[in-house]
Amino acid sequence: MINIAVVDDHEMFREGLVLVLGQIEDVNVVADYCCGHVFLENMDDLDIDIVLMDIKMEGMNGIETTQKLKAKKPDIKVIAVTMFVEESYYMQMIQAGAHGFILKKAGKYELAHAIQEVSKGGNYFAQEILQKMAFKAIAKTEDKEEQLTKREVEVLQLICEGLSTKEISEKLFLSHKTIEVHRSNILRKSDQKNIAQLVIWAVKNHYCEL
Amino acid sequence: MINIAVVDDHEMFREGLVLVLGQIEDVNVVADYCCGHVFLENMDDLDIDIVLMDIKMEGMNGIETTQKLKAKKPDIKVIAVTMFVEESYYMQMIQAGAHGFILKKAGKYELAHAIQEVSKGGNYFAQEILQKMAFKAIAKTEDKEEQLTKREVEVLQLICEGLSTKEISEKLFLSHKTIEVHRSNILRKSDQKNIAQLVIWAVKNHYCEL
DNA sequence: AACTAACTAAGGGTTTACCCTTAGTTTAAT
DNA sequence: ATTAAACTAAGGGTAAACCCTTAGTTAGTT
Repeated sequence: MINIAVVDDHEMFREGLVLVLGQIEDVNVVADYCCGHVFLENMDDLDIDIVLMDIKMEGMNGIETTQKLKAKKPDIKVIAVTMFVEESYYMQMIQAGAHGFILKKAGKYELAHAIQEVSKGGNYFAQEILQKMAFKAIAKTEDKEEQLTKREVEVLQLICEGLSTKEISEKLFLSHKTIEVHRSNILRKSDQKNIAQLVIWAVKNHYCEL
Repeated sequence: MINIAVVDDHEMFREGLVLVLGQIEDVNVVADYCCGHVFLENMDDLDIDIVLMDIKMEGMNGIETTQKLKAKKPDIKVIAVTMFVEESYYMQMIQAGAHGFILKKAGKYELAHAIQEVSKGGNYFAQEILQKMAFKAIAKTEDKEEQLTKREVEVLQLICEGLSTKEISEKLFLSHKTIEVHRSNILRKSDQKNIAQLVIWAVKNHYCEL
């Protein structure tokens, strides 16, 4: 019997998922939680093998929750459950220690398969995720992907808020010439050619929220 | 007995929702569909009272599906089921003829209540939706909300793709001075002060996709 | 202690964005 | 047919963005 806990802030989905899991052989739903905090505070005394963890949650998200869970109980395995294949999110989730990745559009049988694989000590990644990972791996060997520095990220976020170079320089108590340098470096590193493209790129790469 | 059909392209959610609905009194799930096309083609011979319709779906979305359903069978009621309160989407859904609006984060009891209300000939709108509606109503009476023209939308989308004024003028065979006028009018109407803010605004208002 | 990356800043240049006014043409609706 | 809205375009101006080079300072690494 595989003991499973579910962490997802969408009650309707969570209730449904618990019922779906109930139909899968050798699977026992131990508990379900509406957020990371409640889960971490109440999971101690339970015998959990696998956690089905939503990534996007209000308050503590799935990445942070997984990191904290792994620090406390490294033997509990995590399968990330997500709506879309969100760029960069899934890499953070894997680094946090997730053993699997399944999309909400997957069916009961794929879910059962993922649970079985992870339970046996293996991994399960949805086809869509594997494709993205392969694509990123190729991109990395090709462009070696220059990373933004702390300051550059700070400036980028202010750009996305609609601040001009002058306004940013005043806010950060720096010369407008310095901000220009950062802007220019951000554009080069992101491989975008103007602010419009940069803003789209920043949203896609989670440097700013909508 | 209230006969219900479910249309949602996320199999895991749909399967779960069907099981949740099975636990609600006086509710009978007639069928569930993975997309708008399959639903519209196969619903004719079924006795359906209410459709629980996802808004964001690949291929035909919930708005289009609802419009086509209403044209064929105006008596079938639609409750929109959605992940987030997406600006502008819900207005289109209501115009398409939805009688209710419920979020996926709602629980079983709220769902049951929504179904009961709509079944009785009423409406059900999630609190979050009502708030947004109230807010929009206030905004409308205050600023009378200038709408973008066809040309302006076209230019806005090209701006979001990262094209400069010159590039847009060449693409549309217009003077760069004309594009400048459009740009300026778009900024004024959207009440944004530069391209960075405008791009974010355009994404939020569904003038461009990420 | 030497090295590297990051951060800072400047000069000087070109291009683009942004704002104002005025004004002719086209198109759709009353 | 008249009117209003949309589309087009220009002149003329300021501000901001963008691109290049050079260079000093700071902070973390080996």
